[in-house]
Amino acid sequence: MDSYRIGEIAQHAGVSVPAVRYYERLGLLVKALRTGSGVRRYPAEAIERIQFVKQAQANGLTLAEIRELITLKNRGGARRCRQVQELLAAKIAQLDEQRAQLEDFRDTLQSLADQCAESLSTAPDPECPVIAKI
Amino acid sequence: MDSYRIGEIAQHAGVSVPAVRYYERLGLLVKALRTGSGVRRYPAEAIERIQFVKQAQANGLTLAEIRELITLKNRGGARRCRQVQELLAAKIAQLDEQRAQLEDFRDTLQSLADQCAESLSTAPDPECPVIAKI
DNA sequence: CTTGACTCTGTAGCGTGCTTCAGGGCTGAC
DNA sequence: GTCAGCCCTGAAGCACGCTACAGAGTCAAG
Repeated sequence: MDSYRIGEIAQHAGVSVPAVRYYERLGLLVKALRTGSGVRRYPAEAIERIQFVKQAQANGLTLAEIRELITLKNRGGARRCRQVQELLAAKIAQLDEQRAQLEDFRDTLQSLADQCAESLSTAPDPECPVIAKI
Repeated sequence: MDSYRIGEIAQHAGVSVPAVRYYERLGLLVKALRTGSGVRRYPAEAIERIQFVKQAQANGLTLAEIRELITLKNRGGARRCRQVQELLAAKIAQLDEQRAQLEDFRDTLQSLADQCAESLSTAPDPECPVIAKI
């Protein structure tokens, strides 16, 4: 069968074993099937799921927010597709906002670096103009 | 004199009073001068400093990293300007990397949203194609 | 000279996202 | 059949970035 033990899942997804259990507990992963003796058995998709979680997390979403995206699945009934679409649109808008901020901050740092470059081009070991500012 | 009490600083910078004390303790703010009775007196620049901290923080830097940027100031001696420049270059590269990731993730969500749109255009209340995937 | 808004220090607590530990069970190679 | 290496649960602990609280002092207006 193509099911995996928690250690295998963890290794393939690049996270720790307790982290996988933690994700399952939070509802980020479908509950694993269990063998007779209680050992978890995950399907291969659990690996992709964890990777999605990590990607979302790396982009500033909390596990609660990620769960929001995921748990629409369990709500069933009508209008789920529209709900999903709306949730996604909101997150996308938020990411766009975040990107704009990131670019602003990058520019802030760049202009500080430029001042260093300017200063270094006129003297070998100048007093740093940035230091006076930050 | 143009010095401010902690409450004024906090209000103008949009943070709490304990947060200001916390930042000072971590070395993110120059230690405030004290009145005879021990009351902190901050210069106006403390407000900008806190705003810089908040901006950096909003872009994923930890307070420890922000402190790194700031404490170059205290190292004194030769080559500070070059050090500052190097540190800034590293942070900028990191922000660029982060932005690329952000865009990837945005695209991931967008393509999910597109699948919803596609699906909604063919049926009024379809089974959501995204739900099957996430 | 009292009242109320502000300040001080120190310590404890909280939410997030895990890690670590204690105490134990399953399994497969030798 | 035993031993290493995996797995289990539950509870505690940890780093970060604060917030909240206790107990006390300061200070300007009325």
